[in-house]
Amino acid sequence: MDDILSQVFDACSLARELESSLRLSNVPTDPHYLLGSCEEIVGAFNEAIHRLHARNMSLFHSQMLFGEAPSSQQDPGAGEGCSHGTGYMQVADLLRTPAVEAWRLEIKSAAAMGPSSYPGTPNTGVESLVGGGGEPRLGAETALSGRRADGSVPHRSSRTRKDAGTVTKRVPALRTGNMEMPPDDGYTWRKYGQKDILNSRFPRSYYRCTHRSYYGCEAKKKVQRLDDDPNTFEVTYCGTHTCQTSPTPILIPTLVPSAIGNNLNDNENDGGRQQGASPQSVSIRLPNWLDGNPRNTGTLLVPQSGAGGSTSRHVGQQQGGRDIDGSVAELADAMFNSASSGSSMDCIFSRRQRSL
DNA sequence: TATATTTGACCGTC
DNA sequence: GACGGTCAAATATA
Repeated sequence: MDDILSQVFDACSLARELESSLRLSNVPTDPHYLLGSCEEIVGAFNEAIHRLHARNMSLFHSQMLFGEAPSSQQDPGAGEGCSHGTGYMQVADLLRTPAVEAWRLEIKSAAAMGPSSYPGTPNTGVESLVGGGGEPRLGAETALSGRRADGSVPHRSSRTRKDAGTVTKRVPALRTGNMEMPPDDGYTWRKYGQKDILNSRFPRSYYRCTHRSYYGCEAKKKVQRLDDDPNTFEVTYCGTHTCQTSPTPILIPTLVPSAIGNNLNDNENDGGRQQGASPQSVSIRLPNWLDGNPRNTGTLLVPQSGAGGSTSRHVGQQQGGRDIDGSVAELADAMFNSASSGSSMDCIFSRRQRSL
């Protein structure tokens, strides 16, 4: 973790240096110099993101490179949450400069042509989108019906058609810990099957949203390691999360109440809650890493021990494996992101469960 | 004790 | 009939 922080600090230093040079300069700034400096800064942050990505921070990637610039409403909280916040604020501002904006657009267009079509762009780890291109949707054709109690089998299309409602992403495996597990994506998944696939060295695992029972959340995913690259997982998402949980790292505990409120509203409004959706500023979330408590970010902790074979879990959204009611979810989000202990959630959830 | 995972079997589609 | 997707009983785990 120290090397990551060091990398982040380096990036902050670059940003400060650029600011200093811009402020001290009495002559018009050379756009090429500005662009080069911004690229250097972005590159430094991207390097940090890469390292974070190795620690299962894949969400940061796409948002940093391809996400929208942080809104002005979010920025204040970002700066306040971190002693190094000014550095991030500077970068956020820099990212809004016309030159960098043009560069970003160039990256976007290059990415649309292919993940490697922009040589200067680091690999985001989310290499490909196949199929729907965007929001995965669960069509009526998605098979979910199971066997009835009497043994009869309702209509079920067990062989999912390759429709436009699926999104396939490739994500690198964790370099440490359990290599068998793909990096967490922020949702809670429950494994319901595994199959050996023809012409594949590795079995394919099937997951569905843990909150299916409460919310009828139909989201599923398939995870398979690539034959030619065992360090990469191909994750196919099917269906839309309709559960109340949020994959989006919630804002920091030091946020002012209004900022938290805004964030909760965002979560209510983001509808699909899909991978890579609701982009948020990296500058908002990194401070939570810096405070030494990654849990505060609302980001993900991937179990490192293979024992028990747990699937990915979103911190704080599952207590003893039980789902939580939607009305409690927001409260839970707020509390977890207020650095409260999980034990308090135990009280809430167990009470809620007993009342059901 | 409750919940998650494993795994063999079943079923629909191709 | 092969294959992929799902179910559900058995088992593991916290």
